[in-house]
Amino acid sequence: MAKAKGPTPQSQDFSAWYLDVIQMAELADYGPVRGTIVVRPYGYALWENIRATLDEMFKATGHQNAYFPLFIPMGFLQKEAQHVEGFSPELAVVTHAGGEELEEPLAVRPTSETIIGYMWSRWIRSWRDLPQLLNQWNNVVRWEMRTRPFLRTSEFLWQEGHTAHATKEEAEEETRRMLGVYVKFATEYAALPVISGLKTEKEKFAGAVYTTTMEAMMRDGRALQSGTSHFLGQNFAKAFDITFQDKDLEEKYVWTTSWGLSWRIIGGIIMTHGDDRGLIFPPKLAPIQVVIVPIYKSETRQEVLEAAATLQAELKAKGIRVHVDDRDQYTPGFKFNDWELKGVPFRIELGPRDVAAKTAVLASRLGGKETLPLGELAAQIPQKLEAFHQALYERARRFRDERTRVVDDYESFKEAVAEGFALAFHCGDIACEKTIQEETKATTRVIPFDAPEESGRCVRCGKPAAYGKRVVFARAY
RNA sequence: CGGGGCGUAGCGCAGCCUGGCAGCGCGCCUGCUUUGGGAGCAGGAUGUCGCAGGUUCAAAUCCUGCCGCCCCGACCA
Repeated sequence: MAKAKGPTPQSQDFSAWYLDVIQMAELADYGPVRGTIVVRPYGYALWENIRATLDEMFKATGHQNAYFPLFIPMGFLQKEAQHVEGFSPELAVVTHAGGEELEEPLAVRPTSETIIGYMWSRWIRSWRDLPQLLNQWNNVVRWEMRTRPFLRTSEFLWQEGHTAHATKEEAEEETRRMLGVYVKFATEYAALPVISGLKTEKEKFAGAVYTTTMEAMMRDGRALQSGTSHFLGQNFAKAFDITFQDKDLEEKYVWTTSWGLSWRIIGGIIMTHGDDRGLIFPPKLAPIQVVIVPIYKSETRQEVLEAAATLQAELKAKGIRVHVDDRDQYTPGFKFNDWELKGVPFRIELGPRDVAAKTAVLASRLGGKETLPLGELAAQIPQKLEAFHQALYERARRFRDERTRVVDDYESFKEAVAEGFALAFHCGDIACEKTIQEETKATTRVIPFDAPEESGRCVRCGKPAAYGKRVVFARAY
């Protein structure tokens, strides 16, 4: 047997493992410009499934898609004080076009609150124009110092939802509803266990009144912010003069929200589920759910391929995304490893012996092989995919729970964040939070919605705790 | 931006110290034999040695400058 040719083992170098699997599984490659990536067909197919799933959920909650321009006048970004402060360091700005220097430089959108706000100020006249429930799938540019495929790239794909409402209550409800959509997507589709809640003042979106988030734990114990939903209050309404005449004849500012989920979630899927053999994709999003590997000699090639084609048709009829790997130049053993690297949940091995016995071998990416009658596969695989999803989710949840510690002293806190999440009290002071970050590299990730009410003292400075509950600290991506 | 590393075939690298035919492994192409956990043999193709300048009879190798990428830190979805 030849020596292993897989990715760098996770235990040896998690970061190298991550970069290896992305390249080897052909999800993405580096672009010629620093911090850019090319998403290859297999990776893009995953993104398309993510996008299709979320898009349907957005439409089901009453949103419509639209498209706003890539270029934003610099002046727009400067209208909201916190917003400009938050984003100006990472803006890409176009200063020349058409062979001339532009009179007003154009920002390449880092997000679209401002340009949508500008348009809303023109579109919204009366309470009858509300709510505005918009979403757009697009690319944005944020010039980051340090980049990493999917997790932090100069340009990334995402969706940004933007809504405007007549009342504060309605906007806050929308903020929570859309975070709920993300949580549902994470758990029911991506098999990612997440903790949802509020961001602290230090961590919130630049320009938001508050930010809600869902946080997941990667297999190296670090946290990944996987989707955020912001209540923007009237900050952008005031900056862009978005007003309406209400039923009571008063002229009022609208209340807005925004919410986004990016291809960063792909990084989350990779780092939550993957193992030393490569990726493991959650079945509902996997570009290929079942791969059939035919096994044949030249004299049995035709009959095996025919049996594979028949099986493929039966699975397709059940709505299963199935692929037959009929590449002649690779041996079955090579293909087994290749599809495991690519994270396909189930593999069906079909050889002459199986064809003769009218059976096939079903192998799960989570381990285990079983021999099943050919005629039963199509009927059984849907439930097996469902069970696979559940097992994947449970495995991730167990991992997270094992690496989450309740801590009340700073030494235990440091140990906890070195390997996972720490549930601790904090005084709520931004300076104290920054000190913790400097000393431990950990930041507050989320003030969980569902944490029990508790009072205590700040894990670092001992002052009375804010928030009325423990908060999650972790090193973050 | 600070610290470190690296640019030689598609990928990974050797060659550089001590200047003298540009190499190795993998991959790729052709053929035959193989095929139930990363096949074997034989034959073959592939280079702006990151870029520019300099020294020299001669530069991947020595000198100068530049560029790019990766890794580690501070900001971020």
